[in-house]
Amino acid sequence: MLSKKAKYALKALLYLTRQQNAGLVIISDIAEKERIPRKFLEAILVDLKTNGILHSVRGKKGGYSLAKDPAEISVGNIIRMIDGPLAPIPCVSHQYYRKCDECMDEATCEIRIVMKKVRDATAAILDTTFLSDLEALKAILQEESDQPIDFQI
Amino acid sequence: MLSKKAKYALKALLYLTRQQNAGLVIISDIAEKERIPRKFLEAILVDLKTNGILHSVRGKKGGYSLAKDPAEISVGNIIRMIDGPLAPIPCVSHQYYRKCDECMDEATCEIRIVMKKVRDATAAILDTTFLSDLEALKAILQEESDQPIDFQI
DNA sequence: TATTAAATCTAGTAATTTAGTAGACATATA
DNA sequence: TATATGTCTACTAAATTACTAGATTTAATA
Repeated sequence: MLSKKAKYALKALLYLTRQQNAGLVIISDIAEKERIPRKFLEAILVDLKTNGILHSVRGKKGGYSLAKDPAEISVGNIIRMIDGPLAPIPCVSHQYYRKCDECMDEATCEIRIVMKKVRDATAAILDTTFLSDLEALKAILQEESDQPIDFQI
Repeated sequence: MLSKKAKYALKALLYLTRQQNAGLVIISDIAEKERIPRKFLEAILVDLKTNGILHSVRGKKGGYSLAKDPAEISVGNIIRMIDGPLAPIPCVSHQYYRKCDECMDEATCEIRIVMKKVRDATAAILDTTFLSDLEALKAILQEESDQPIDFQI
């Protein structure tokens, strides 16, 4: 399961992506619009800043903005940053590889093979989906949901 | 991440699959061979029994055996049984669907779309991989690892 | 029938992770 | 100087994970 923290991070980043031309955005604004607990969000944004995803300005008229092009920030990137490995077991993770505790022989572990498939399929999706893709997707979804079904037929 | 509990369940089931013609197998045997804490394994096996995966006999000469054909027990089945949904967020789960807490409109949620892809890819793998497949796979992996590389050329 | 070897049941516990909260502090603008 | 912002430190409560201990039930066998 994706943690709430990671989900909030994605929501906040997508909000900032949509507000890209609006200059700096304040925490309270993001918190309110995306329904994220204010203080919790603060910590998340600091984390994203530390990881070079966000840029911030302190003081009056301060706020947050993206530090990179949304086409360069992948969903996989953010999830790994907040939640750690995408892989369901440590021995199939690329970026966080670790031997499984009870594992006797990695070379003959069947579970490892299935889980590697899962991690590869997951990474293939999340590492090729960028904030910009999701922004475009949102626009399409909104158009679709504006069109009442009756009119589409 | 897959819990240790689910991993132990899979290991135990795969062990029982390999011992299928050996009659009943006792907990201590599984625990020892698969390096699973004995008492923890007990609870897991009871769980699997309750879910109709295992058959057991009490008393002297008792033990456990599979209650079904290994070709009918999928990995997805077991993981759902122990860990719950495969889906990374509740709103894309088929068997455990729930609305996300902060979600304002499911129809326009971009995160939902990516996560649905992940859940579908994961389910496609885990729901079509059965204990029998993994047993066959193990045999192949063992042969390969028995063959020193030098002799294969 | 007593002994033994097995599963099962009840009831915990310690450590870790998750999802936050409170409040003081630093900084920039007006 | 007042005010509106981000930042830092230090908590906390609840849930989850990964177990453990010990009594009990059941069936075979000596």
